[in-house]
Amino acid sequence: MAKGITKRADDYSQWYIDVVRKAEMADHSPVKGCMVIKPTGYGIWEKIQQRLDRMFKETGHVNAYFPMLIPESFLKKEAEHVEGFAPECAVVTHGGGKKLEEPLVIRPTSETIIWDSYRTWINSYRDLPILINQWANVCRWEMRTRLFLRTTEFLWQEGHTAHATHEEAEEETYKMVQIYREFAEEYLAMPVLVGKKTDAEKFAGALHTYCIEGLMQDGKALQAGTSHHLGQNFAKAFDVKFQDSDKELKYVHASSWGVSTRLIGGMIMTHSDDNGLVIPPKLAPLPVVIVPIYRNDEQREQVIAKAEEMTAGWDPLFFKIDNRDHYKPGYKFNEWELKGIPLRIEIGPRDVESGEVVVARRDTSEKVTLPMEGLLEKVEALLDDIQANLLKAAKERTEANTHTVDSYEEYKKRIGDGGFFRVFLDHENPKVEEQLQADTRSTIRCIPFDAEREEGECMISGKPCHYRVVAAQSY
RNA sequence: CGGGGUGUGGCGCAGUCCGGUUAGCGCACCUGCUUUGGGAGCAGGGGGCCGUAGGUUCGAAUCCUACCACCCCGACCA
Repeated sequence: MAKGITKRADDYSQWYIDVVRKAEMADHSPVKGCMVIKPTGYGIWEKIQQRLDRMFKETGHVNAYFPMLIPESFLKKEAEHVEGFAPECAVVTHGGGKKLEEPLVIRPTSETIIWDSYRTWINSYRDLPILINQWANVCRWEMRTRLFLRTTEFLWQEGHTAHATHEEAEEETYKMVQIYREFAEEYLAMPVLVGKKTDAEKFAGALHTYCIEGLMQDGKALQAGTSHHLGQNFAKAFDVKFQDSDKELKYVHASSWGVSTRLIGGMIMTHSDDNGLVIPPKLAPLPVVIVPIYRNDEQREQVIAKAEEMTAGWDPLFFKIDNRDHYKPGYKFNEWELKGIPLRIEIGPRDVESGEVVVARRDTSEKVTLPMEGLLEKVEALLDDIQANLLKAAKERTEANTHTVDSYEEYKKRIGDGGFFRVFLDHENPKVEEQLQADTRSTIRCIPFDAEREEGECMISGKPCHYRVVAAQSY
C-alpha cells in the first residue's frame, strides 16, 4: 500500500489532495487558490494540448493570442456577461507606479477583447467564418478552490468563432462539443454525457451552452468542457457587422468553447487508485519506465547495457531507463506507480540471461514475462489495451452509477450516495431548479442530446415532461 | 461572507493548560560504508528569529491584545 495516500473509501477529498501531492503534479502557491504546476502535471497538460490542438486544426481552426489585460468597460458591454463575471474578476488599478485612467481586468474569459478585435477584422461575408482558438491563462476569483478542479488562475483553450448565420454558429457549437466528447473518450478514457445546459447553468451571455459531463469515482459529476452558442449578443455589444451577399448589413453570429486544466483533475478522479495516479497511456508524457536490477557494479553495467541495446531505436520520449543508483528497485516501483506511469519494465541479471523482461501494467498491477525480441510491438499493444481497459472500467462504473428515479422522495434519499440520476424535471422552470438545489445540493447537469422521448411528470412541479434530464451533485 | 479548526526546519507532528538551560520527534535532505527482483541498514551531519505586530515579565513557542494566513463545512463557479 502506498505510503502517504489516504484511501478513497476513508476520505475521498483527502485522497485527491494526496494523489496530486505525492505524484508531484502541483503545489499550492503563496497566493490563495493558485497552484504551481510541476513537470509531472504540466507534462500531461502538454499532451492534452498537443492532442486537442491537432483536433482543432483538423477541423479548420487556427491559433492566435489576445492580451491578458482587458479594459474594464469592455466587460460591461454585454449585460448578462458582466453580471456573470464581474464578481469574480481580478482588477489591475495601478501600473508603472501610477493609478490607471481605466482599471484593467485580468481576463476571466476573452470574448470581449476578442470581439473588439473582430469588429475591425470583419466587413464582408467573405471574411467569415473566423475560426480562432487561443491557449491562455485566465483568472477567476473563486470563493473556494481545489487543485486542478478550480484554481484562481488556470490554463485553458478558448475557441472564438464568427459566422454569417445562426445555423453555421449552431453547427460549430455542436461540432466542438462533439470534439470534446471524442477527446474525453479517446484520450482521457473518460466517458461523458453530452447535452445542453439549462438556462440557469448556461454561460453568461450565451443563447445556450452544450457540455460534456463526467462522473467521478465518488459519484459526483464534473463539467469537463463547454461550447456556447453566443448568437448575436457579442456582435451587438461590440458592433460587429458584415455586409452579406444580399447587400444587407447584418450582425455576426458567434460561438465560444473551452476546456481547462480541470481535465487533469477529471483524469485523476476517473482513473487513479489508492496507490496513486493512473495516467491513460495516450496522455502519458512518459509511457514506459525501465527499472534495472543488479547486485553490484558489474551487473549494473551489464543490465543497463542490455536495456540500452533492447531499446535501441525506440523514441527517446517514449521511455526512460531509471538508472539512479541511490534508490533500490522496490522504491522505484512504488514511485513510478505513484506517478501513474502506464507500464514498467523490470530487467535484471536473470532476464539478461534468459533474454526476457518482466512487464508490469499500472491499471491492473499484472506482471507478464515477455521476450526482448520484438518487445516494442508487444509494449505498444499492452499500452493500447490499458487505454481501452481504463475506458471500459470507467464506462462500467458510470453505467452502474446511473440511476433512473421517478419519485422526489426516492431521489432525495439517494442523491447523497452519488451518481447520475435520470429524472423528469421541468428544466424550463427556474423555480424547479432552485427547489432542487435547496433541497438536495444537486443540479440538472444536462439535457442529454440522446434523451429518448418518454412521458412523465416533473418530480417537483408535476408538470408533464417528454424526456428525462440528468441531475447530480457536482464539483 | 456565516459555522468550525489550525499556524513550531521541506512535509507530518509533540511541547502551550501550569513561562525557566542549547525547542524536540518521525519522514525527507547531505557524507561515508554495507546494500539492491516490492518503499534497505548503520554511523556522522546540515537545516528553526515557534504566522505577524504590540504588550506583561528578570525571562515568552508558552500569558494578554490586535491583526494576518491557511484548511474543512456551506453560499459563488470551468
